[in-house]
Amino acid sequence: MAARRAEMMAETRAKLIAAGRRAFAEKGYAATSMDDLTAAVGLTRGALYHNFGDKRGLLAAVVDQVDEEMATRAAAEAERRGGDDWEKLLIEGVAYIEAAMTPEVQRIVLLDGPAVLGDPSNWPSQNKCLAATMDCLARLAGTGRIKPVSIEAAARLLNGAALNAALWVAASESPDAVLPEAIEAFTHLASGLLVREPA
Amino acid sequence: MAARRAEMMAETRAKLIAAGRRAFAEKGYAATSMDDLTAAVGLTRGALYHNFGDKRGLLAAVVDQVDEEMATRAAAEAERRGGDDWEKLLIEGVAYIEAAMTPEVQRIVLLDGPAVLGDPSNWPSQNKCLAATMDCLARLAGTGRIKPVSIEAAARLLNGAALNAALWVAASESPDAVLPEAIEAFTHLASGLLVREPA
DNA sequence: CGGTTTCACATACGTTGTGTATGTGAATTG
DNA sequence: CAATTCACATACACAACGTATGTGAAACCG
Repeated sequence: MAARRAEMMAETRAKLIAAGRRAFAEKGYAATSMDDLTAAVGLTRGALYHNFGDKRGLLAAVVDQVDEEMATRAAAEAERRGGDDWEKLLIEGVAYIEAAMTPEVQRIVLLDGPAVLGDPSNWPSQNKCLAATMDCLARLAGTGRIKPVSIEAAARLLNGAALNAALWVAASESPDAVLPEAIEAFTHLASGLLVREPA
Repeated sequence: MAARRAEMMAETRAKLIAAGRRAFAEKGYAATSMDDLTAAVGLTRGALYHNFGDKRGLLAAVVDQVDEEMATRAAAEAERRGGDDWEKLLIEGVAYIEAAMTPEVQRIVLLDGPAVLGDPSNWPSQNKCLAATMDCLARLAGTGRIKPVSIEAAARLLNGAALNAALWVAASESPDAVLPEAIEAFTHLASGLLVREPA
């Protein structure tokens, strides 16, 4: 248990990011005090500003981590169930909708993230979920299964629809009841990209 | 020019809302000081808190106004050009994308609005744009032109896709170049709702 | 090994902004 | 015309961010 300097620092960063996920998810970005946040993990604001520059820097790190987890989980789910590229696209899309049902993802990635860090397209982490969707679409375009359309545009629209749907579902009175409706609508919309499609 | 008390108050509210649109659009909600905001129109924070309760109240009023303008413009555009219900749906969708190209709409309605006021589904103003889209879809469902799908879900997905697309377009290097791509992708996606559709 | 330097983090301070409690003067009411 | 309302201004308390400075232990070096 040598505890080198770099290891200590990595641990500090991890603790702060973890605390950020909790606090931002529960109270929202604006209502979260950096004094309380750092104290909750036995540190002070000094550690925060040294490691992340400012409050936004911590949010960026948190968003990056959550985004990566979402992408990884969605990819794993698509991998687990087999299927061709088209089915993978749908599975991933549905996985995003389901992932975005958690308050943590909604508050941090969908609401505060864009407001504080700007549109995801400019995020340094460059939105791994979006990249995965573009990958899928590119393969489909290569085999000519989807109409000739801008890959990036289609990916943006699809993900935007999925995540926005999740916000609506979560805000509804009975999320469990409307979630399938959202998934069905999403599937129909996506099918609009196919060149041939019987229901 | 009697200047009744109620008229004065309405004027004050209008001035504050107008100032809010400017400041929120330019500097964002969080970076806007209510001291500066009110001073810019020759008032103090007293007027603000008396009329809107708090800072969020002003944002809600601003969002409501902008949202209503968007819906009105989109409806007018759909009216101006003729077409059946399906074409109206597309025209309105495209109108939303184009409206959301302005920094004012992006910053206020798409970024700060949801972050501060929560998901649009719970807004008291109840998102007039969404209502218009649902109207269109309901008529289309009535005549059996679209697949049997939850109207609300489809409307949410469509608007989510449209507005998200606008954020992406605006953030890109050459918005004019990618805007048509976004519109094309949107049209394709929407066509996924149709029961029969040749390209 | 001992002195020096680095650096991760803590402490202290100034500034800004929100919300609230209270004051005030003009418009309304009886 | 005296009393009251009320739209808004003034004054205050408190919270939070960012920065400037301090500190002690680890790393470096001869």
